[in-house]
Amino acid sequence: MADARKARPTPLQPNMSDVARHAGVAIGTVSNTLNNPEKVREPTRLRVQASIEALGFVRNDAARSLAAGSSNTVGIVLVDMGNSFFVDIARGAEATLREQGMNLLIANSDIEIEKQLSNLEVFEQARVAGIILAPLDPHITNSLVSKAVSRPLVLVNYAAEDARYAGVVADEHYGGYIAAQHLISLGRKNLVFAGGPIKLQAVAERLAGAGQAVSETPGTVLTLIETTGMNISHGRTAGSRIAAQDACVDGVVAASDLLAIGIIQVLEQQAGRRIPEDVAVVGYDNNHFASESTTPVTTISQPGEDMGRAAAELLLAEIRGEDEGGRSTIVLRPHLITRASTVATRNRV
Amino acid sequence: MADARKARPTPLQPNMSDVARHAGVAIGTVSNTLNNPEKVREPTRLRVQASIEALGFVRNDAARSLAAGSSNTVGIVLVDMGNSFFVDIARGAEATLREQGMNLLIANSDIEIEKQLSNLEVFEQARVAGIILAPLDPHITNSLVSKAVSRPLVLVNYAAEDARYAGVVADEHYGGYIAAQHLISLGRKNLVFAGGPIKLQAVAERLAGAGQAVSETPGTVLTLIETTGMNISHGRTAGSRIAAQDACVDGVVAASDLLAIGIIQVLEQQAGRRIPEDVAVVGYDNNHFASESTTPVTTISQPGEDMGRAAAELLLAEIRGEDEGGRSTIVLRPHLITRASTVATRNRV
DNA sequence: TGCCTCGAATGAAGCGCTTCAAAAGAACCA
DNA sequence: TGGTTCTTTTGAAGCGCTTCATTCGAGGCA
Repeated sequence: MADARKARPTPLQPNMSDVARHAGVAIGTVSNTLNNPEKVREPTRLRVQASIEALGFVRNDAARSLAAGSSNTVGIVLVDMGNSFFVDIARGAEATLREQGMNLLIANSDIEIEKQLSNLEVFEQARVAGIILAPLDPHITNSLVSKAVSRPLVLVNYAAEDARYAGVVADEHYGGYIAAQHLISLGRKNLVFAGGPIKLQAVAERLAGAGQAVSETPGTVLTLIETTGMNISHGRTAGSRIAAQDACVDGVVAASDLLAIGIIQVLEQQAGRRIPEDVAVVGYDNNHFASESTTPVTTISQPGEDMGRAAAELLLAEIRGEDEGGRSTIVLRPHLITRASTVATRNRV
Repeated sequence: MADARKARPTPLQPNMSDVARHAGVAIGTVSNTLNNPEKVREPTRLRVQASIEALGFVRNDAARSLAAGSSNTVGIVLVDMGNSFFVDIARGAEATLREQGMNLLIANSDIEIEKQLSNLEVFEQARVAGIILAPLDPHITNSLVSKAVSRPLVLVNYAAEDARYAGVVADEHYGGYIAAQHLISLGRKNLVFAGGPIKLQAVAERLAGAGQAVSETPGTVLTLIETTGMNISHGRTAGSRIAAQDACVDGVVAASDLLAIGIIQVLEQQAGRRIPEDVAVVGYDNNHFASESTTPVTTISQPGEDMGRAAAELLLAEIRGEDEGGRSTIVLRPHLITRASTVATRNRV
């Protein structure tokens, strides 16, 4: 079985022919043991597996994907790893891919367009099987074409303008709708929508959704307070403007949790309004600290993990060529998480 | 120049010989243009580069690292992508690596030991140039050996027990020290250290550091309140116990920001203490919401990005074989970020 | 016993790149 | 012009794997 071993100085990393020699089989049999075990008779397979164990063989993925002409890795390009929404997407995608025996590479763009493009190029060089992209701006598809991204690609968070790529997005309209609906169901009548700039498509849709809920319920009104951004400081500005309103506002839909927190701070501490008794506030995104702030914020939770899962499934279908004749866009619904900023609880601190 | 082109049906992805043919040079020249431009005369190089552009050639990384026997990618295995500390480490490492023309692959372990091991194996298969590992527990090095991780590896956040691997850690003792020192410099005398379980090495060291600061200053005392965890709810429990103390506590060092937030909530809202006038509170970690909570929390900021940078540098040295005879452990100091929970500000909301 | 069939095992070819010994060119001097 | 030296270019070999046409061998049947 063990014939004259060729002079191989230090087999630091044993390769397939080392395994084949050790097991007394041909190299093709080792390959089949790994990739098509049903084609190898049991005794042979066991012998090969024992040799793999004995030598501590780990298959060289570079060689594998070079020879096979395809990789078992997909890449995801995130807008910002500091944002838990995107981290959730990655988590969801990873779970689905792992079930299918594929690996996920995560790249972070840090909200910089150059990094995003460079990350795409890295994946392109790595010849990943496919790419999940959270585009930095909705017009990115043009840049993609120029970057010659020629492999299966699925967008998350923005739909493609043309139908060139499949995509997964959240139903922003519905999110705005259930936020307002929640306030209305609590008996609130004089609502404010705070968010902006309105030219952001997501904000506009949330506003439209809230508007629909109000228009469906006689006796309720919705006022828009447009902000220039979505941070706590913008929230404070919005809070002052809400406090200054003539009409007595009793419900606020904020387009982000940070906005909501800023608004709550000003209303409680400067305007002397009680939250939620006088004013109920709903945020958006389910940021980590929405639940951790002094007054935990009722929020619309983005379906991040589900979006990641759906994106991974679309991508797998595309990789396998099962995407029958069309790039679909999947729309997932967010859901409401009720906390103390809209509903007083016994055990509230 | 363009001789009879071999029948190549669809050059979907042009390769190096396509480029060579197009530019009228040998394939080795194309390779040199990419990897050793100084070895190619300028006119030739420009011609090759033009052809690369014209054909939209992207080098196949799998083939490259197979032929070269080394990859230009390093992998980082994070404990938890949901924790901004680890995200910062990745960010820092990425910055340093990118400067050196290397790429960073991020893998998330989601606090699960199996995922951590599986991620290590993926990197092993990918034959990455090196690995940065944030181990889930300090004893992981044993598992590493059994997983036959045989490539350059640097630990972050935990030092190796033996001197087998280089590492980067934060100076927890110093962090505890400056936290207590800050309170003392504000004239606080009756301090509490809240955190736990004490068997966690990091907590024990922070406590020791705080103890040292107190022992250096006559007239100050430090009481330990051990918690069973480090979340907001544990903080609330600790807060109640602080409120119940006989002596009038005027300063608290909390071992995490969440703990600090819970303590602040109870002291302010249930015990009627003013923050920071009656009690000043310092947290730890600079969690995102430490600055976003109603009372922004003074905190000890972990040097996450710096740790990532340092880890990447150690790893690069090891990859290049410059790690003269020893695995060093680098200790980086955290720093204090002063906010409203210890110092009253004019513009406090 | 001889022939046929079919599942199992074989191993050469080739994936796209880097390397490096060898060939070709350029530059210079006598 | 020929010889020498140095620079630039060439292209075959080989990295470790997958693939697949080919070969092997066991079993069934006449």
